[in-house]
Amino acid sequence: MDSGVKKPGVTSSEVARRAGVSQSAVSRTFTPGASISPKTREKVMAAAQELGYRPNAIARSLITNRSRIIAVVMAYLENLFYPDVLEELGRLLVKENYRLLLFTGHMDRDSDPVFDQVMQYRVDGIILASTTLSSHLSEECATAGIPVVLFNRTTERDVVSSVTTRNREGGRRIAEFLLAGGHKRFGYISGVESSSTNRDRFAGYVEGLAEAGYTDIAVGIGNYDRAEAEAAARMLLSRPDRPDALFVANDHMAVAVMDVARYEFGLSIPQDLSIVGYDDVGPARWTSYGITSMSQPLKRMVEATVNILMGQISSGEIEAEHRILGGELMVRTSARLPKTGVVEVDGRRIYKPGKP
Amino acid sequence: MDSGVKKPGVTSSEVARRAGVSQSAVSRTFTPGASISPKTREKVMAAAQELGYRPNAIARSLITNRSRIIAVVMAYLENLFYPDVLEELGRLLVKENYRLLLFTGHMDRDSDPVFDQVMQYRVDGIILASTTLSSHLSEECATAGIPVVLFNRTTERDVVSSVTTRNREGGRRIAEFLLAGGHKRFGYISGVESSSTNRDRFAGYVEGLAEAGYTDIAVGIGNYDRAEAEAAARMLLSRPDRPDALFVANDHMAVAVMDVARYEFGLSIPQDLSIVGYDDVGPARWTSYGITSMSQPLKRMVEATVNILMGQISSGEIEAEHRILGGELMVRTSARLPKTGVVEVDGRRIYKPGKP
DNA sequence: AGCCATATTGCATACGAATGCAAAAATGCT
DNA sequence: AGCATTTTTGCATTCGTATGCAATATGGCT
Repeated sequence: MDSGVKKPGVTSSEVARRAGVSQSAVSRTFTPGASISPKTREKVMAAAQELGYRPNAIARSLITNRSRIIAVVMAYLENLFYPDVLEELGRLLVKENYRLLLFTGHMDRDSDPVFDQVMQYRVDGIILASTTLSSHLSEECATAGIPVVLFNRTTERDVVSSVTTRNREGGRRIAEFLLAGGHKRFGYISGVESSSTNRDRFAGYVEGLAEAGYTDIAVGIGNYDRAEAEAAARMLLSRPDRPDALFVANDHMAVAVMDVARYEFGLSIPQDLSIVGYDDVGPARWTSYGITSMSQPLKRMVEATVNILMGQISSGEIEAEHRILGGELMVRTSARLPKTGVVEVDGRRIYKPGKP
Repeated sequence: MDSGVKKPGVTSSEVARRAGVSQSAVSRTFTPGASISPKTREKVMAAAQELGYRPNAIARSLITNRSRIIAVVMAYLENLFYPDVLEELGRLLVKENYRLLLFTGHMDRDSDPVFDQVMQYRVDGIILASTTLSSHLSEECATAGIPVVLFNRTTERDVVSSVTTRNREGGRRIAEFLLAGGHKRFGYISGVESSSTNRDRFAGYVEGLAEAGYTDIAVGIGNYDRAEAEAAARMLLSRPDRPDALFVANDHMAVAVMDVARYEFGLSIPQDLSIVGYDDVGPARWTSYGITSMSQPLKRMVEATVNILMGQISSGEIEAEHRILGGELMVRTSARLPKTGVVEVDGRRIYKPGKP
């Protein structure tokens, strides 16, 4: 039982005095693996308990040169994929005894404010989970010797670590799926055009369709934004040669597109129009939408991210590392089914071409 | 233009040496309002630029006894309301030159780990945005002299500040709305039963219905969780005297309930069943759902929260303060309309009884 | 008991920036 | 110019903890 008042200003010296030992002894008591006898440790613990002492992480950071803080930069949380990531990150980082300093908001131009903060707090690592961030920031940090991991994103010059999924393969898989479903007129609603994720998904899609002889793809720009995706959908669906298959660059937009198709254009899904998304995020699974979507293995992605970071922090070696994971095409009700290739695994329907 | 490499270990003394001044001068240059001549400031700035110096926030915190960090505790981010809050919090805190340390995950029992972290990092304030947190934590912090604000939640003993909305009135308003819509059999799907938010919303609902003579309310327990809400919905909708009006304690659950009603029970909404939610969160506005929902003024709530915190931090006075804001019943398509009372304001439909 | 190896302990210092105080410089005024 | 006043500067100390080093205590072994 801890008694007494918990004044915030209890210091190790006070505890030391109370326990009749030196300040060093107190420090060692709270430093795992330090040389301290069980007897003194106990005395110290007792005194600490009585006074409500907790080591001051700030002071500790100052001398160890380790803040045990990881900065997480996430431009927007509207897309549920990112809150999910955040939650999982929190879980794993806590397990590693790290804290999570969150930066949100669109830091469009040069992301200097964030960079400043990051530098000022001497964070031990940075996770950039945002498709829209300037690649400037990441390189600056890398230069400054701070481990950085790009989450769900890469840069051309691979000087900084990243965790991604096989977006290109994903786009291609979607193309195959839609082709197998007998679709004829293909459309695409993009994310932010310059983002690596968007480029790769689109490239795979184009590739896959091209191999089947389809080279004319109707493209709308969604910028990962609901409203823009809706506008793009309106544009695409108003065309005389309206697509009968639409790949939307992520589920966040796909949901919005689906509402437009159904309620503004009166289309039946998937009879009149098939929609495929990406991420396999919460709302995609909701019955009203049931979006067929390429999944991204969120937990494994987060795990890899934390893993890379911890490795770089403990080794001091900042060598760019790239983890590329795979996903599955989760088959639901938003797209016509191909005759073969849809299999059931653990109660989930997945598209695995070649396995009838 | 900043040149050169940005080594993380640039200290004020190094800058001082380079600029040919004392370390104090450097410190003063970066301390707003400190006594420093324009000339030296310039010299210092130049040197700082060259070396890529940024003041070490950790060291600064140690001596100023201010970390400029606010801890935000949020149990779960699955409900989009909270990511939205988080984003807005990030925005405002940055504006006040504060950082946001995020704690997520269910810290069910005694929330000691969080408390420990919070204390160790000497955060300047804490925002508890989570209906399910033990009230223990908040009081411990208050005792320790750290400003705490409960967000969207209160405790019985009002020793700690809070920002909430008039949940009771909200519940009552919903009752009135449903009554005016001619409903006869009322149901409720609760949040976490012990949460103040849930209790108040339910109390208002019960009150409103009771005044019209309806005292028999079918109640299911949702615990703010999708799966549990679905189960509760199944239970309620299977009853022989199936409700024709359902108030679900928040939109996050209401969306799930709606899918169950429509796709598992084949009910038409709102013809067979009216559903009203709470929060007016993103998905509630999506066309597929169009949930009629009591809004919570998120921005103003966050503003009030930050405001209280800043006040307490700068004054040093930790006096519990309670801000209670109001919301509106946003009328959409998930519930039958009453004959009168629905008005249009700024393109939004709102229920304002008495204004036909 | 006596000796050596090992485990604990305390001392003193360092981390990087802020600040009270007194010295030095700049300014104003006659 | 000479003096008083104000501004600027540097010195030295402080914040709370970690840690190398030397001193001391403990334990094992013969």
